[in-house]
Amino acid sequence: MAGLGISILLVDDHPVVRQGYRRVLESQDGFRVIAEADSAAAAYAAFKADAPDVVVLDISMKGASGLEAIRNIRARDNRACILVFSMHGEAPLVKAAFAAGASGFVTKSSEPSALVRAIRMVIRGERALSDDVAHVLAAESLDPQRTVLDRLGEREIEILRQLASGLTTEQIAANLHLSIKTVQNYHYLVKAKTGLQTDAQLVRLAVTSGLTDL
Amino acid sequence: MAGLGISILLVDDHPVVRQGYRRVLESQDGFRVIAEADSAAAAYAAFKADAPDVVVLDISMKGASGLEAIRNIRARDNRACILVFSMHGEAPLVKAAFAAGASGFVTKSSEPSALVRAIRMVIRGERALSDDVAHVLAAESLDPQRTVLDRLGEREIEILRQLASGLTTEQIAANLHLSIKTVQNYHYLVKAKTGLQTDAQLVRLAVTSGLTDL
DNA sequence: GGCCTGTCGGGAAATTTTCCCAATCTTTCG
DNA sequence: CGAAAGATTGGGAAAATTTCCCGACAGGCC
Repeated sequence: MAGLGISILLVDDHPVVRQGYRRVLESQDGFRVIAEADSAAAAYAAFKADAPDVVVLDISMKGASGLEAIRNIRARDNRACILVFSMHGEAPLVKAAFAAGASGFVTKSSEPSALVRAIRMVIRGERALSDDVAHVLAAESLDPQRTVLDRLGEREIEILRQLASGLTTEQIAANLHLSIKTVQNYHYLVKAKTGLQTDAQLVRLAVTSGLTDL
Repeated sequence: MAGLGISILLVDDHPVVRQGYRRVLESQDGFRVIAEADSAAAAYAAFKADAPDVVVLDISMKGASGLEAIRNIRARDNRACILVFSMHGEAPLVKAAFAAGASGFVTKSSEPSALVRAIRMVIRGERALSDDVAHVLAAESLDPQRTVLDRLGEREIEILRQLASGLTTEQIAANLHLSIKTVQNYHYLVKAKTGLQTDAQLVRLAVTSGLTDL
């Protein structure tokens, strides 16, 4: 696995997409895709079997989460290089990925060259971020507080969670023994603090943050 | 455009993915990718400029929907061959695509060879479906009780999709060239027809139906 | 022709959202 | 300890949205 070039394990549940990356990556000098996997479980198995230099992994796969795969791989080898390659680059998702042990995060809307550059970076032990992800995180860290969700209090989080899971204002008020007015105020506060405009955006935030699932 | 081989327009808002398809397709004898586009608007422009034999298009793109692109292209040339290549293959999405004028529908979880085969089929004027999509539609047509989404018209589906992806009423109105009032009416109608009460529930419906992803 | 369905928007009452505010109650910290 | 900070709970009132009804217009179908 060492010596000649960089060996890569590709994880994505879409064969055509995988096929595409393989060709893109192998056109790079010194890159070798030595294995592919289409699920979190297969990714772990392939990692054990092939010991690749770097794992390029789509975080949103059907079934078990990509985060799970990252955790499993890191549990086995905490020096593993795992580069997340994802459709979405929301701050909570990115943070969750790094918390799970990722070495880099590149969105699929990035140029192919960004992916290649990121692979070289994580191999060198550096942390890699695509530009759009960096901007999202930067904008967030410029705020006096840190993550969007960290600026929310316990109650606000709970109201967000219940809203996102589809409950009405009345149901939430009843659940928490609050007045409708208070729930409305929290609802508004959460939007104000997160800077989000629509309830749909709140749902997406809650889901991508792992607050609730679909 | 005619004569030697099949000319292809590639539409997808993820550059790396696009790069991948291009290589996959061009490895096929007689296939030539003559243009790429990363949005519905760009797709229409490219179609006008390059008159490709077939358009391979990802239906879930940021901004204006892929359905919009299909309609625009078909409005200009109703013999255009448009092959939808999508992450999800749920029945409502597939139906919407064909209603808009698609010639074929292949999911990204299909083998690359399925995409190639589908392109050859639509070129011959046949309708192409990947196996998984065919199974979904078959299962559904055998099921006496239809999906909730089947009660929704095309416009309603589109408004639901954009709502669920986090756009505001104003943005949707602008995207579709409708008045805010009309979008509000559709929003209400969708809730009434589905029997759902909150926007969060709509988002969950849209996501679990494959209308949009997170 | 008549009928039905999908698309598009106006109107008006009902409701919600938006922000402002104040009263508690903790927690923190000098 | 006492002051400051912040979380929690809700009122108030104007602004905005939702809700439901309506009519108009375009197609398709019998």
